[in-house]
This record gives sequence, C-alpha cells and structure tokens, in this order.
Amino acid sequence: MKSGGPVRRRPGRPPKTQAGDTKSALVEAALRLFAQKGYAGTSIRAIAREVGLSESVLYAHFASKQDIFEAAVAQLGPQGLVAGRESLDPELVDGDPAAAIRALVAHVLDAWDSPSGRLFISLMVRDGLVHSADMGHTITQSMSEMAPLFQHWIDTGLIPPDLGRPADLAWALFGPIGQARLLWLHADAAPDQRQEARERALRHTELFIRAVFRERKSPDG
Amino acid sequence: MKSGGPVRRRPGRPPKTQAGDTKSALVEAALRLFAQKGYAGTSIRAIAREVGLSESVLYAHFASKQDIFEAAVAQLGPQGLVAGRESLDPELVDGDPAAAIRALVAHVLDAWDSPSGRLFISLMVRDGLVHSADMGHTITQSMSEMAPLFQHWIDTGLIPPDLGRPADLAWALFGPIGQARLLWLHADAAPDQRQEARERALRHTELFIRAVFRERKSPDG
DNA sequence: ATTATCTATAGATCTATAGATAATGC
DNA sequence: ATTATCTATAGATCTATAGATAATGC
Repeated sequence: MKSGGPVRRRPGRPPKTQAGDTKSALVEAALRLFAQKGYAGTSIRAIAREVGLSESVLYAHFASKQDIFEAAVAQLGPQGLVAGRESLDPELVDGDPAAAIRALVAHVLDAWDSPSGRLFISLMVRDGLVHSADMGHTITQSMSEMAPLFQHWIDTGLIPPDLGRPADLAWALFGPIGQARLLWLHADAAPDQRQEARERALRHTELFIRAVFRERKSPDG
Repeated sequence: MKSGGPVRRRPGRPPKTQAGDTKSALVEAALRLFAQKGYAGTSIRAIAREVGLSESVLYAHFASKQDIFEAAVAQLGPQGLVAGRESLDPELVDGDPAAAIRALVAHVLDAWDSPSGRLFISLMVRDGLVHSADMGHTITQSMSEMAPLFQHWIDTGLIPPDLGRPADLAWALFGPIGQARLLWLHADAAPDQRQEARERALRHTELFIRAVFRERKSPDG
C-alpha cells in the first residue's frame, strides 16, 4: 500500500477539477464495507481511507456513524423482496402459467443477482437485519402479494384447490430460491457460486411447476 | 446497575465455596453476546462483565478474543443442518411415507427451535458465517444425505420420476422451512415468532406431501 | 462569505499483559 | 508451588469536534 498510494491532499478546498461527488463516493464505500464487515466491524476511518480522504470529511456530510449507515441502507432502495408481479404479461398468466412462473422467477433472480441485490443480502446477514422486527413482515407481505396469482390458478382449475393456501404456494416457490440467494448471491460471491444459485433456482422452478400444475401427462406403463 | 450490583471480589483466588465453572460460564456468555451483537460488536469487557468477573480472567482461560469465539462456536457442536434421517423408523418409510416426512420435519424443527439451534442461526447471521466458504457446502451436503430417501420413493413409484432429482426434492422440502428458521427461529425470537415458524413449516410440509406423492384421491366433480 | 477539505486532538473504549494477592493442594 | 482471581496500565484504535486553510461563487 505505498506505490500509487494515498495521494496526499494539502489542506484547503480542492480545485474544482479534482472534485468528485464525495458524498456518493462515501455512501458507496460505506455500503461495501458495512456489507463486508458489518456495522461494528467498519470504522469511519476505514470508510474515509477507502475513498482517500481524511476521517473528518465524513462529519461534514453526515451527523454520525449511524447516519452514514442509514444513508447506505437507504441508497439500496426498498428492495421489495419479491417484486415483479406487476411486470407479468397478463396473456401468459392464462395462456401459459408455466411460462409466467418462469418469467417471475427470472425477474426476481435478476434483481437478487444484481450488485445492489447482493449488497443487500450481505448487509442483512452481516448485522442481523434479517432478524429485525419488520423484516419477516416485509417478506411475508411480499409473498402474500403473490397470492392472488395462485388464487387465480386455483380458481381456473390449473392448481388443485386442496394443495394449500395461495400464500403457502408462494412460500413453496420462493423459499428454496431464497435459500439459494442466502448462500450464493452475496456481495462477495464468486461467479461459480452465483451460477450455482441460478441453476438451483431454475431446477426448483421446474420441479415446482411439475408438482403443482395438474396437467401432467398420465404416466404410461 | 447499582443495587444488587457487581459483587466486588477482592484480589486473590476465591474460596472454593463460591467457585463456579468459570470457563463454561465465559463460553456461554460469549456465545450469547456474539450471537446477539456479532464478533466486532462484542468486547472482552462485555463478556467479563456478563459473568461478573474482571476482564483479565478471559486471558487466563483463552489466548485471545478469536480463541474465545472459536470455543463458543465449537461448543455449539457440528449442527448438521438436516440431520435425523438415521433416526427414521424404517417401517414408516415404506408403510407411510407422509408420516415419515412429518417425523423428519418434526425432528429437524425441534433441533432448530432448541436454544443452541437458535443461537447457531443467530451467530450465522451475525457474522456473515452463512457466507463462509464451506457453509453452502455443509448445507448441500446434508441435503444430499436426504437424497437416497427420495430416490427410494421414486424407485417404488410413490414419487413420479420426472419431478426432479432427489436432492432437489430435499431442497424443495427444506428450503421453505429453512427460510422460516432464518426469519423466526433466532436467539431473540419471541414465542409468537417461533410459533409462526413452526406453523409455516408444518403447512409447507403438508403442501409438499400433497404435491409430491401421487396417490391423491382423483378430484371428484 | 461559503464550501470542502485538512491537521490536531480529546476522550472513550478496546485487546492484551505485568504483577500483586489470596486460596488450594501437596 | 500452583491456581484463580484482581488492579493497573500500555498502546492501539475509535468516534467526534475544533479550528486552520485554500478554492469557489457572489
């Protein structure tokens, strides 16, 4: 850490030419570090060093360490865990339910495998945010937003009515995919881990489709 | 924190009468704190205070903070994530597969809802251990130990052969239950959260059984 | 005058060690 | 003599603030 090193700034406001967007840079560095090392494991100092500035800049932009953390979390956005139902092609829903489910999963998987999606899960797992009061609530909520879709398929006879509640069907579909996310779609995941997650999710999706929709070919002997 | 307070010990070895098992007490307190606050968020000092001793005792029993952490993790035991196949009654496997699955799930659920099971998941989620190199490996491993069971049911015609690989069936069964564990079976979970987890797991188990075993009554019109 | 940076520093807290002290077990 | 505790302390690191310094925009 010496060559190409920390480009010592002299005191005073830097000339416009070399002024980047410090605040964003700080938030991004903070996000990365919080996701990697957790809140307590990340110091103000480390964040400042990451963007090559002195520690005290942070207090020009944020009131406290907690404040930076919140800014970092906020930057990730709401992260509706299983969003994307509204993006579904209505024609598919009735015409080709299997394709509709595949589209839904593909959508979710892309979101979860994105840089911010992966930072998000790492943050969750780093600071026990998964256990935070409303996290379970958020997840069940977004699961229950899937319910009408399954209800529709039950109503139209595509899914047997006695299988389970619509919300439980959503849980059965996304639970295993969520596990794959947890294990292999985190911020530091290697390419082959991410591949593993996607393959597993897709295999599960097919299994789910076959198990849930009735119109299997009758088994020939 | 004054009344009933920290029972000041005087210097010197305490008389035998009031000597508890300090080392175990330290490990247990450490485990609780690490699970609650994470590694970086837990100080040697906090652990010592928890058992009412001075900080330096820790170094009489452990070489370093890292060493205490390892002792705490070790104390939890291997925590084979989905153990319990061997505890299955062989008669059930062929005679009543649904009951066999229910027994398996009940077994796993009890382990996961135990104090050490809940400390374990909190630890995992506190320090990003879920993301640690071999964690995914451990989990897939214990899933694949389930595979022969499903393979057997496929071979005997109870599960259609085209549903998916045996290991994927295990994933489909335990994925959603694992999600429930993650959200509601942690160290600080309230009774109603734990109840929620169990109910959800049981509903999923029934859904799985109905979806996977073929011998449903044919839908009457 | 305002803004964006810096240096210097206060005061808290952290890990770890040195050395004192008193009970235990031989 | 050994063991289990304590007090005191070193030295590092952490959050946060005060006050200096230099460029910007009026």
